[in-house]
Amino acid sequence: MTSRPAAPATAPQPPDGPPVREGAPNPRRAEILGAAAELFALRGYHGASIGELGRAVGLTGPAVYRHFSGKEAVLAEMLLDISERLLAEGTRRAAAPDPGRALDALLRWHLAFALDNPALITVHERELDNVPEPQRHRVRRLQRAYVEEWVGVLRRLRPGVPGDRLRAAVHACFGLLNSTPRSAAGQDRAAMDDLLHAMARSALESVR
Amino acid sequence: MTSRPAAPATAPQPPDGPPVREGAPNPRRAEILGAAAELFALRGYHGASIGELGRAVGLTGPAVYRHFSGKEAVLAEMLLDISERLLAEGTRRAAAPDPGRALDALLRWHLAFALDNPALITVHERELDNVPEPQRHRVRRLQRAYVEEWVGVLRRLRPGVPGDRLRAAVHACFGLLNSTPRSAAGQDRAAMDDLLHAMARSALESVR
DNA sequence: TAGAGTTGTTAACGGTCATTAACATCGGCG
DNA sequence: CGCCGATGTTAATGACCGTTAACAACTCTA
Repeated sequence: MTSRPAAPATAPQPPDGPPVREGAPNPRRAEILGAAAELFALRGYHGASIGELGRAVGLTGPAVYRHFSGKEAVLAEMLLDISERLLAEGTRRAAAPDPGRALDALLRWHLAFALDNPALITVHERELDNVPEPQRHRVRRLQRAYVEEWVGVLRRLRPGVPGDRLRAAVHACFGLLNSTPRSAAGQDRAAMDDLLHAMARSALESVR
Repeated sequence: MTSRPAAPATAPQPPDGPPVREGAPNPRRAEILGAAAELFALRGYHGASIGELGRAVGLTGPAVYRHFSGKEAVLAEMLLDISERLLAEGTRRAAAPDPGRALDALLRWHLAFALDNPALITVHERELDNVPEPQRHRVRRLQRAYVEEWVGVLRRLRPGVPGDRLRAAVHACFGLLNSTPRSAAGQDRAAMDDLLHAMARSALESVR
């Protein structure tokens, strides 16, 4: 196969500069990000090459540079996107007036995200250190803010428990929920959702 | 610094062949394995070079080849060692007559291991795919056997729950316990031990 | 004390990777 | 119709990495 027909010129995306978040999202970018998530989750950031990344979407390696300024930029945009999605919906759900319901809503949201996007959750959990510095701080801030939403709900539910302890409990809970990618084999989604939701709820209830 | 005095010739270890597991363990090997655990946990197997590995123990890169046949061999020995330790002690603890006590003993063991060796647990969890094939099967077998010890105890405790569900619960529990490396900051060991033990116990009790 | 074995060193090799350069194709638009 | 920008391609570049080669120093031992 030689060259493929070009797409109908939708929202030309300069590889440099801040990625335009609005307008018609270039489908190629999304395709590459999706493939990158799988590859990074499977082999780690350093274990996946740009060549494989391109091949996964039917391109050669250098073609990726038409859409991203480099390998780091792919990871950065991916983590930024995940963190923003988690925080945005997390903030919405944590705002429920009843803290018990808020916690359940958070649990359901995080679990659905993890079950539907195991690769993304894995990369989000492991590859922060490989994000280049201007954006790493932003991702860290978003991640911390997301954790803080959980801590806030938990604090309303268990006043008297120190914040450090609640934070540690939330991290442990994430570990439980995010174990999905390594254990989802065999079980169907609904059963897994039930099981993990119950386990996580129960684990958090034990925090005193 | 030029060259350093050689060690007093303890158990010369041929880089090839099956690593001799008995006799006086070469301290250099252990040193390298320890540094490798930290580096692999921090940056991933592909993200850590043999040069860094050597430098971490005060050597140059090629010197590592005096003790291991290659980078893969370092990882292989590391994972084999971890899996064997987990399984050996896990089997012992799972044999307690009362399943409730057995579960507690397993929890305490795994948690102590994770809290004392966060790097090892991380590598054990993530890097199996990079172990070369003759040994990967052995590690997988050991890991599976370890999980099966947990499942066996849980089965005695909750007859009627299907095996797949129990296995998924065990994996989720490991995810919770192994979250330690990412969340141990700030809390002291004893507090962390208490918290995670209670959470894991509670999570497993919710499995019906 | 000479030789052998162990454990270092530096230099060199081959491969892979991220990235860039140079060139081709195609669609939209003047 | 002819050009321009977007999106591909292949070829080339430079860095790094895993590994091996060649050589040196030290210890133990015959």
